Amino acid sequence: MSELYSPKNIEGKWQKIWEEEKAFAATNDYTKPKYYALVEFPYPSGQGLHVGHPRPYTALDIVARKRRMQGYNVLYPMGWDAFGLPTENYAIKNHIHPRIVTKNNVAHFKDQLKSIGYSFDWDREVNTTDPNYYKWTQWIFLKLFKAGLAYKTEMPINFCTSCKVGLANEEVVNGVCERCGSPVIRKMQSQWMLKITEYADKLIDDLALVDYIEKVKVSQKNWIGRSEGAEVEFKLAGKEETLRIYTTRPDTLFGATYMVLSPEHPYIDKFKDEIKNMDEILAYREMAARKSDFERTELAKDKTGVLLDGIKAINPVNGKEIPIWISDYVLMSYGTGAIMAVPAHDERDWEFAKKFGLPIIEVVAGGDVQNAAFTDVATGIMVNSGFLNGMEVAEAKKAIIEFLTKEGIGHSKRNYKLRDWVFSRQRYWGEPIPIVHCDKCGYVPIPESELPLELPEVESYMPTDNGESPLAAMTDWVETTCPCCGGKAKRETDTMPQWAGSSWYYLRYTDPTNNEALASPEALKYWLPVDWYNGGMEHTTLHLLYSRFWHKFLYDNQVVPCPEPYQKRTSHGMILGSNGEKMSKSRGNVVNPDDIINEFGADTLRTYEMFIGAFDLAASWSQEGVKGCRRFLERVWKLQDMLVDGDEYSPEMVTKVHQTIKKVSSDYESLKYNTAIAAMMALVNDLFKAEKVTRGEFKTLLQLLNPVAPHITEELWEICGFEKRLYQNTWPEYDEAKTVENTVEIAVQINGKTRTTINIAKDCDKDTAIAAGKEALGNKLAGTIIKEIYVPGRIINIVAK
RNA sequence: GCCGGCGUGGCGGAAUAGGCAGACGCACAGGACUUAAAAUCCUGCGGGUAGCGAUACCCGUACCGGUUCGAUUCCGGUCGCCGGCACCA
Repeated sequence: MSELYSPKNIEGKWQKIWEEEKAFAATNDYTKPKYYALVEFPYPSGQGLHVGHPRPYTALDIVARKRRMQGYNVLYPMGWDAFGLPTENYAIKNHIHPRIVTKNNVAHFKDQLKSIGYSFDWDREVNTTDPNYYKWTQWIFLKLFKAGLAYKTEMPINFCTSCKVGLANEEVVNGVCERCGSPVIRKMQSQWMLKITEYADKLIDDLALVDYIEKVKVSQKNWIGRSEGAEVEFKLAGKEETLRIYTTRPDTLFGATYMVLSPEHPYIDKFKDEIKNMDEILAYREMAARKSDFERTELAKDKTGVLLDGIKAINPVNGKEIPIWISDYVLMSYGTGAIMAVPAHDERDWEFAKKFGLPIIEVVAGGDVQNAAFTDVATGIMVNSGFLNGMEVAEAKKAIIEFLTKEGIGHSKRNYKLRDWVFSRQRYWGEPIPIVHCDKCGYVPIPESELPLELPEVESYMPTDNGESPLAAMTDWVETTCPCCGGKAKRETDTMPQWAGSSWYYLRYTDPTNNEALASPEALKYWLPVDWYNGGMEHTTLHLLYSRFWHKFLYDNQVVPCPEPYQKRTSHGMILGSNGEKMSKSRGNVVNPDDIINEFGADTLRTYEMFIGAFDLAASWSQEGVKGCRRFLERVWKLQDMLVDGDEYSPEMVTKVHQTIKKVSSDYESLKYNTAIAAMMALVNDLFKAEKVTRGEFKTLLQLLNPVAPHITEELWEICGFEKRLYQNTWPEYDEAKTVENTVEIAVQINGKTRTTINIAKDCDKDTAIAAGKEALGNKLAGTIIKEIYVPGRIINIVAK
């Protein structure tokens, strides 16, 4: 009899052996076929690992281990996205340097990850807070700056009242700070910006080159929000100036019955002397400015606005004078901050027109525009539209743009919802922005030879109340000389956002200690693109988009060899508490992975996290389910006592084994880890029923299970005296012909309802099959037979009346 | 409001080029082992009707309808849930 299954002894033993043997180190042999599997590196928070972390890590660990057994040179790395606010806040509270906090947290995380037995190549570990790493983050920033893609501008920013820091649009959720939930206000501040908008088209169009799950592609497209339309100049009555608007429906130009300006539109100040109700206008503008984003959303349906008294616009196609209004439903930040309103064919304009009694003129037939805006562009025909009458919408669009272009009063235009990326943070624990400000020369990049520009030691990490970074108080550091003219200059005191270091980390893994470049061209050429990248859906419009942008920029500058960083992107579902709610301390439903490992072992944790449900859907934790997986591993362990000689599969098991190899092999590739494990459980159940397992069968089972439960399988491999280590062996193969039984049980139906089943040869001919089916049905078969259907291996159906 | 995803036993979930619905696991029930319990092993486990009974028949994949010999799967409509975006002209 074997000893009891004791994961505590086994798991530590193998983790040590793998480390000593460098079992999972990627080699620099660039002649071998490569496979680059990547999971999002964690932020090493003080709380340690969450049970949510192992789900994606285990999934790609399975893929990585399988690929190694299939002969690939696999890169499966891990690192630390370690700059960030929680560490800084902890440092402030406890008066410990963020560097120390980070070091401790990383050590804890690393121990935890190692105790789960991941096949990470720890020799390639990276840390975004390491000066040897952020040297290259700063280097990329300088390249962006020199290319004109980084610029500083005074602009209203989203400012978190609690974190005292500017936030990117992506970090504001429902008007509150994504991280701490405090209200976000608008504040004017000089900010570093990155021109991600320059890459908007490439970021959309190149989605065609990659294999991302559909919802990721759709989210990115929606976030970038490209629309095709036209800009049109409207003359102002009695003036030289024209008012430029953007519309996606230039075809409806004849239906424009009024104009709307955003309350912040510059024309309001420009023509303030002619506006008779300026007091009213200013009052409205102030009210709109005071509204938070949240209030604007709440009041979205109720349109407000004020007529601009004293100025009128002229519709360029029919010469009609039309009024100009201001309203906060028009945003200064999109298009030109001004629109032509076509209430008949736009819901918002329709609501506004109804509220203020403005005329509604139908220009596309097909709806009832007095009762609702008619927005269908597929079926409508133009009416009341002069030379456009009788055309379909698409045709009219083309014709009107042609007309506007010819007349010099308009042209086609693309717009995007995407905004430039706010890249400044008024914080200490981030990469210093390597720029100095010289009164004479302006913003000057520091020479590359001075990189990394290291974070200085400061007394206090508190941001100042006026919104400046703690670095601003470091006079010695701030005061410097201009690299350009040698005169007095000041260093930039803003730091980079957390998204900076994570935008290129996958490049560094290919060559993590290189001091001459972010990675050698040879390493990049060999390893890129990442073959499979798994990460959270919450990063779709943040990290994933940012890193694609940086990669494309680096591609255009011949730093990286391919246009896209990640060939395949998948996403995992969240792990919820046993009550179906998100795990949180306050809900008291948090599960600590350390506890699971202590009680059941790492292999059980891994197996359970993969068995819990469909990988891409959220799943609730169940302690009973964990036990079930432990039971399964116990049964595998006990199989060693039923071992019999024979490298072959026994005749009664051969089909089952081949089927299992096939199923497990393909399920591991397609995120169906739960059914792969189910198939192995079924195989084990069959082996128990047979009360014996040949050495050949056991070997195959251990190989298949190894990626999920690497420790127990490696131990059993050794106990059985199989050759070498399990991890050094190859992936089992199956014979398609042997996955099918010679005789199959098929259903025999009458009128589509199963009445009995019969066993027949899988390739039995129709006449024989039907005859056998009828015989099996016996006297259940009554009436006149109309039709006989036979699908080999599947079904017999007799249609009778 | 728009976009995307999803509705299957007591529970987590299987099965869709249309072909025996409920794999696998959990929970539960009965049995074996044990002085006993735990663990383990075996058996049963969608609902209903009839029968002592092995069994037979009917209903059943959110709801209504359609296509088909046959629908969880395809089509049209309705309801509900989850996620994302949200006045982007």
